[in-house]
Amino acid sequence: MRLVVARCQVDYAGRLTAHLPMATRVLMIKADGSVLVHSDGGSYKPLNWMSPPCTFAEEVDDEGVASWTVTSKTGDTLRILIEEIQHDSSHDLGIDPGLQKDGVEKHLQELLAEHPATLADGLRLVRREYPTPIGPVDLLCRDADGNRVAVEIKRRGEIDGVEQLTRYLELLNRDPLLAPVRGIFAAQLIKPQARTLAEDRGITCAVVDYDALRGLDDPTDRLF
Amino acid sequence: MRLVVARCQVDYAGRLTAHLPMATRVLMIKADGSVLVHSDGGSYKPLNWMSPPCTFAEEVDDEGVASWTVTSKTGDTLRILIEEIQHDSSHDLGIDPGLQKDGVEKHLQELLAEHPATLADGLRLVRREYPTPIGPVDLLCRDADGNRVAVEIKRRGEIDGVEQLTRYLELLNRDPLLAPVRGIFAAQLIKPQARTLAEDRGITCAVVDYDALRGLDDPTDRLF
DNA sequence: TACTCGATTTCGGGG
DNA sequence: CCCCGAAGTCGAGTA
Repeated sequence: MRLVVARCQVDYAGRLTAHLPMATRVLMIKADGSVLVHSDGGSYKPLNWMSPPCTFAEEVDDEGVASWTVTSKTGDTLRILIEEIQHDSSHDLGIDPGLQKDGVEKHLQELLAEHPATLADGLRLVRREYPTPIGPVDLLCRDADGNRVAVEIKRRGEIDGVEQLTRYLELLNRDPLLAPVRGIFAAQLIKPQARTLAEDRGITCAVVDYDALRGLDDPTDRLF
Repeated sequence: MRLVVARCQVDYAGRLTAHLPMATRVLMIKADGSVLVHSDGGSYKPLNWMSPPCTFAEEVDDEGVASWTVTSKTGDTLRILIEEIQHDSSHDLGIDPGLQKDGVEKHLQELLAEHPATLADGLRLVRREYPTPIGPVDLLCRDADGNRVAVEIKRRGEIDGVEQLTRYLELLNRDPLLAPVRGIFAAQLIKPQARTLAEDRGITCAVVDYDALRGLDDPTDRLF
């Protein structure tokens, strides 16, 4: 990892073209040759960058002006003109053990598969990831009356998820062995537009409390 | 902008929880207090981070071990335990003039508005961003027979775009002054699933060549 | 301020 | 290796 602070100008040509006028920025060159151009603001996304795999080349002209050319296999190029270097250092970081996450959609699906009754009284799981020709339904259940219920789970319930569940329901209801199948749209947060569309289509909305679900979960599981 | 290279351990708690075991990493602290944790690989996304607005606090315990706590207003916290610092420097970058882009969806829409006939013979533009209650249609046109055509434009044509166009068409066709309205789904690349869904719904797919369109464009526009 | 939508989205998993 | 869906998505434009 090489860290450079310098006045520079950046030009990118690839899926689009982009230009950064001359200014002072932080340049990060990773071990794999990838480059990140950061300013002192914004979020985690760099102003410009080149993703690996790519090759990094440095050249200096007659007047001592350095320029870097970073090229990917797909023909994308990132060209950086260096006007003045304020800092330049290299560091050996080794390989990173990587990030461990908890609380993503998969966990939500696991918890709801264990506790389907929190979505509707008497709901029982038939199958997780129930396959259809257009992709798997998150949960297929039966309600207290024995009728099938398809559950679509999202962390954030938006219009796309309702459309997705609608497609599943249309397909499932074509199967006389399954029909009638109704739908439950379950999410930690459901946007108003999504709720309106869902209810307009006879789909029930269920707001899910992740922490409460975790509390329901067998406590011996997390004594690790 | 402060740049630190250190052995550290990172814990995040917010919308999810995440943990990074002790290892050597680059820590970037921006002027607004936001923090990025980078390893020597991956792409531009940090392993972990805190977005602004947030507050950065540094403390050192009795044994000289430093720990940082970064807190956002929404209650998210990023905690970094520093074991050993290899590098620590600060730099004044000033404000960045910002990025100039060309070749995004907006430009594609502008070009197609100028050359609608590349989508279908005899197609003429009625209006760009034609308003409907659920949002504007990218292009409303008339075909050679005088019938209306709604055009949805994407850089990458995926299933969402087809759903979006379907909703527009349903609405537009309710208006007896406009109906019948057919649809064209235009994109630089159309995914197979999206094409299947579109054709199933009687929507025409059109693959668009951005560079060729630019070539059609008035050359006097780009003489600089 | 809140919501919607595009993005060089990136990233990870499954076929 | 491609396809697809999730993301602590971020950020810009608009109502």
